Amino acid sequence: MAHWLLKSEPSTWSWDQQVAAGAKGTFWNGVRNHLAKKHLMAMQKGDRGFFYHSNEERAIVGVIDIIRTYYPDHTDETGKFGMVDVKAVKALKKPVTLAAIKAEPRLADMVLVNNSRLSVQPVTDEEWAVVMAMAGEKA
DNA sequence: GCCAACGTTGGC
DNA sequence: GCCAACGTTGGC
Repeated sequence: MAHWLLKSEPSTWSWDQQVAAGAKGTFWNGVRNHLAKKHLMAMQKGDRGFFYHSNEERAIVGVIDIIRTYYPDHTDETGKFGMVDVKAVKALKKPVTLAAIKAEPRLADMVLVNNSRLSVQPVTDEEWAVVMAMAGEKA
């Protein structure tokens, strides 16, 4: 099972809204970057991902499940991009802030640290375990 | 609000 | 096909 990190601005789409969408989940649209698209296409049903709040909060706040694989994004006029469906699994006991991630040597290679602008990122198994431990969660 | 990093666009 | 200009993102 692969792990991912999905970024969203709370003012656009927040964790609370994701939770409110419930078990049925929602589509994750709006990706307009080819590298991010590549990651979306690699996602499998059942993969897990971190939900990251950018800008004001700058922290990983929850865990989501991929519940539907890549399909066309109807909001993309060019027809080049697609999206997946995700559902909230649980909020982290302790959000893991960007500052904490940067302060953790084992997370020095995280994409979030090195290419912060990428909105859909892969997370290695080791990074997943470290972040979950920092959040007070079992991996 | 500023600015660095990065992606995209468009002129050549 | 190169590269400068421009727009956007997101951390600070």
